[in-house]
Amino acid sequence: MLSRVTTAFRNSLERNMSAVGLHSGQVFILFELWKKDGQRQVDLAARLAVTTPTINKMLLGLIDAGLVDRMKLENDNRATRIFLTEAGASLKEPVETQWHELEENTVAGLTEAERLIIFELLTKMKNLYAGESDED
Amino acid sequence: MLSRVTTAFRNSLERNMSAVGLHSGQVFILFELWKKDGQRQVDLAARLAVTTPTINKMLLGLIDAGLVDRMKLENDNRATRIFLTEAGASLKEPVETQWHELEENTVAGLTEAERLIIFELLTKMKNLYAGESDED
DNA sequence: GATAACTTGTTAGCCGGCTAATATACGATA
DNA sequence: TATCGTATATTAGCCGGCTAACAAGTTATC
Repeated sequence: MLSRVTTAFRNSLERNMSAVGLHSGQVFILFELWKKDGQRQVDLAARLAVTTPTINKMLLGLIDAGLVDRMKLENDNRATRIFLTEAGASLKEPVETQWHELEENTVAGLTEAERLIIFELLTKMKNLYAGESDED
Repeated sequence: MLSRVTTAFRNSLERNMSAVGLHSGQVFILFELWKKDGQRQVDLAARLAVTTPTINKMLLGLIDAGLVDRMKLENDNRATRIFLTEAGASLKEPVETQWHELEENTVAGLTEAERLIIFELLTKMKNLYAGESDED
């Protein structure tokens, strides 16, 4: 059930974001970079709660699309910083527009109270499953 | 948020099911076959709400693991029926045991009322997103 | 009966998730 | 200084989702 909602949501997001030429996962990285440009990969991964190979793969897509650049950290040759290109920065507004559109659909379908409840319950469930083998 | 819960759940399921040598998605197909053996691929896909290429890929895994067999329908040469092998049938009990274990964790963490509420809200959300481009 | 439309399954290829293994680089410590 | 441990990124490869394109069988319709 849970996974069906997620799949439905991702499909919806995918359709919605294809209007600006993005894939569903890429927008979340861009959101992070719009908030704070030049973050390290490992920090982006932590923010999105994914593993480093996953963030790496997603970034390859963004680099390929010319929305983002990689640069070595000056004082640490292990890490790389991720920077928005002009193309990446200029996507901010259209993407946010699309995002609000999606959001409005959700807002229209659920009351404020329902959103609060579901958020709380989902948090509870997340900890339930995540807590089984790993402390969050 | 939603996707994090799903990911957490799938990871949990994956760990849990590796005890009987299965992957997270395979159990759902097996559940269907234990209920009713010999279903067509397209019906299994509909039951699990996935596309035909997806069910096809998942079945290849099950065939490879020797848990399931394919057979042509006698009266329709397009369709194939999926049958449990002995190995597949004999997995029923251990898998159900594992499943109940997982279920108990969820039961322990959420009250009956909470489960009802979240189910209802998730259904609502699913229809929200699914309904955007396609009637269910 | 021939052709068109629909159904079912398969192949190819992409995205987003993971683990395991590897290469480097940095840091701490003997 | 040499070494050992830790942090970061990458590669390879798997699972579960999708779309697009295709092959092949069935059904309907002319």
